[in-house]
Formats: sequence, structure tokens, C-alpha cells
Amino acid sequence: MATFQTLPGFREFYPEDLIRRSHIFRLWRQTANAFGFAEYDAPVLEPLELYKAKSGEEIENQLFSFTDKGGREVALRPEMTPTVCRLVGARASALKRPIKWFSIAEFYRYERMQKGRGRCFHQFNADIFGEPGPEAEIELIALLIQCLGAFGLTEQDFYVRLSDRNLWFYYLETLGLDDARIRGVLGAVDRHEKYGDEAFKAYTEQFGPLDAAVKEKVLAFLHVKSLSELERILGAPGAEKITARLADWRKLLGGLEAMGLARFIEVDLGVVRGLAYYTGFVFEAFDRKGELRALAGGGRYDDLVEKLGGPALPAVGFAIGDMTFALLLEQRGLTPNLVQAPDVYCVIGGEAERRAAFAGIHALRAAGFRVEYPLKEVAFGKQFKAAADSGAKLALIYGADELAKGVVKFRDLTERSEHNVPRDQILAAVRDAIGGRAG
RNA sequence: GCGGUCAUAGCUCAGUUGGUUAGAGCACAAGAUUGUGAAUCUUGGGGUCGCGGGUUCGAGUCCCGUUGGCCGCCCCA
Repeated sequence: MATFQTLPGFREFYPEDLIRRSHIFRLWRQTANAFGFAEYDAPVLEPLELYKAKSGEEIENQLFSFTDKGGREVALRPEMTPTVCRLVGARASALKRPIKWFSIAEFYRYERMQKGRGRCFHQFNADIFGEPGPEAEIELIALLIQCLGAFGLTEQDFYVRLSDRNLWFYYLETLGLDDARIRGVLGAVDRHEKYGDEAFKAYTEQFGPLDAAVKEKVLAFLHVKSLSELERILGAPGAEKITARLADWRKLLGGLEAMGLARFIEVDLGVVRGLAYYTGFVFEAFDRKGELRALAGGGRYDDLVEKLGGPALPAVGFAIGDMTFALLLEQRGLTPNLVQAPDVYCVIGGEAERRAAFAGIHALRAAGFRVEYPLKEVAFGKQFKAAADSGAKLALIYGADELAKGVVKFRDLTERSEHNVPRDQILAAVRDAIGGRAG
């Protein structure tokens, strides 16, 4: 059986694996629906150009890309953002605002495998289009928190780091840096947590050493961990932009606090997210123990829809990956034991009884009950064992005696009690015992 | 792309200084058991010992290569 192997980095989902994945997706979907987000989907294969346009040429190394039979350069999607920007951009003028969309989809990246990272994975993506103010961020960060909280994770398990690229820009402008230098500094800020002072190396190589006084201010700003600190540093009668921006911050944090979510939020200007296309608030979710890679990440990208050929349309979004998230649930013992037990297991005597049982089995299934029976003739003892093993709540016994009397023996496998039910009343009896389902 | 480490049944693992036809538990299947539940007993299927080469009279075992897993680095939309 070693002839054909799974491609490196790809995952296979046997039933016991898929049931856990489905459980995660189910709660994400439920949560997004509760927040009023509409689900969409889109092609797995996209023009390569879509990703080059967004992220530049060098991205190609990490893409599953190839030339199709029509000579088109294509790539398996590595993320949803460009795709959803295209979808929304194409109908922007017709879509009711606010545009709140989500998806659960599979993505592919040609990367080396690591804990919490493979070459294929799923993401929950949620985005709000058309809302420039922090009200959109409130909505999305609340959704993010609930998408994790729905599984029983608390503020002891994860937190959301919140930062703001706008504020960084405004602040660095007041320190006299031009746009290119600001981006260089932000690159250093992004790497600072991991590399310390080394992080400024790239900046120094490009622009020469950063002025010591400026650097000191950058480092102080990078360590800001609260709104009050932020206000203190920026409090001086500064530019109007900064004053307005601080008002946005107060609105955002106030909103989250009013939702009772403040305990999940940590202001942390050390987060800037490397991606150049983020334009405002950015946020990332991590496990509290700091053992895993990021659980989720997102932010505002007001220019991207237009850059990809659509109208100017402000946007915020985030994504949760399924791999790290599943690891965290596992660590915290929050992976429920999900079993697909039938409602009813039919125990069948012989061939004649089987014919009679089929009628009842099909009627129950058509009514929405999950019904199992042995496909082949099996000794009664085995069937009762199989019925118990299956986890079914009820066993229906189709034996010769019952058939002769026009009844079915109705056994409650939990209480180990049984009684006869006329064959034409089985459906009602099962409904009664198990509760209304479908039908 | 780089480094470390590992690879024997579906799973977890034994396998002696290199020595007959490669083992156990679990799981699966059949029977004991043609009408009642987590037990017991018996039996069975299942392996190119990841793959390829080398050393040797002889390789699961030693050597080289390769593929793949895991962990980390780079990267992380």
C-alpha cells in the first residue's frame, strides 16, 4: 500500500477526523449567522495575476501555481481576501450595506510543514465592506472572540492584540519621517518582538541608522499597552488626524467593553502585521500560553478593493485558521467526543422478517430518523451487541414471534426495558421515545 | 530553501553481537452462540520491515542515497 502516498503537507480526513472538523465549522457558521454575516463561496483556482496584483511577484514561490491547458497562469487560492474583494467589487453598487460576509474554505500554500501549518488548511474568513468607521472593527472583533468562545475557550485561553497602522503613520510623520522610512520602521517594529534590536538592521542598511532620539520614541511607542499611555504620548496638541484617531480608538474599545469583551483585548502597538496593504486597525489572536502560532489575524484594508479593479470601498476582515485552532482545543480538552450514533438499530430474525423490517426501516428514515440494521443475516446475540455498540437509543426487534403477531418489539437500550408495538404504529412510537425529528 | 530527528500490521510497539518461515497487545473478521448488551475462549485475515543501492555466506538489524513524517529556521497573505 506504499505505492501511492498523500502529497506532502496534505491531510486526509477519515470519518472520526472529519466529524471533529465539521463540528468546528458548524459552530463557526452558527456564530457568523448569529452576527448577521452571509455565507459565500468562490473558486479554488484563480488567475495567478490576482495574487501578484495584491502581494507582488515574489509571492509566486509560495503558491501552488501552474499553467492550465488553455495556457492560463493559475494558482490554487492561498487566501480569500483578493477573491472576496473581487466578488464584492463587482457588485458593490448593488449590495445592501453594510456588506457582512463570511466563508469557510480550503486554501493551499506551497510551504514547508510545521506545527499548526500545512500545505492545505481551512480558514474561516469574515469581512465587512463599506463601513469606514471603527463600528466595523467592533463587529468583527466581537465575532472573532465569539468564534473562539463558542467552543468554551475563555480569556484565560486566548486574547486579541490590537494595534493601529494609521496611528503609527501619523506618529512617525510627526517625528519627521517620510513614507518610505515609515514603512521601513514598521518593518522593524513587526520583527522587533522576535529579533530585538536586530530588527532595525534592514532599515539601517536602506536608510542609514535611525536617529537615536527617534528610535527611542519608536521603542517607547512599540511598547504601548493601553489607551491611556497612547493618549499620554500623543496627548500634546498634535495634528488633527491624531486627535480624530484617538476618538476612533475610544469608540472601538468602548464598544468592545460594552459588549463585555474588554477582558479579551490587549492594546499592543508592537503588532503591525507585515502586510503592506493593511491601512488601519490590525489585530491578532493568540493563545495565552504563547505556545502556538497565531490563531487568527485581521485588520483594515481600505485600498485593496480599488487596487484590484473595483470601486473605492473601505473594508475590514479577519481569518481564523483551522490547524492551530484545533491544536488549542485539543490542548484545553475542549474537543468533544462526537459520536454518530443511530437513533434506532433494527434486530432482524431471518429473511422473511427482513422483508417486513425494510418497510419500517424506510419509513423511519424518510421521517428523518437515523436507522441502522445488519446488512447480512447475523445471530441475534451479535445483533444485540452491535445494537449496544452502535450507541442507538432504541432497538426494534423484527423476529418470527413478533411478525406472527403483527408487532415489533420495541427495546429501550438505555433502560433495558421492552414492549410490543403494532407494526403500523412504529413511527409514532419512535417519535414519542426519541422526540420530534424532521417528519 | 536549510537543520535536527525518526520510519517494522489499521493503531501502539517488541525484535538479542547480523543468523531458520518477523512477533505481541489493541482494532477488525469468523466461530463457540438461531431470541437479548461493554465478558470469556478459539480461530482467521492483514507486512515488499518506507523505497533503492551497497557490505556480507546471510540484512528488519551495518553503510550510502532517496522519499516521507515530526520538530525547528527562513517565510507566514
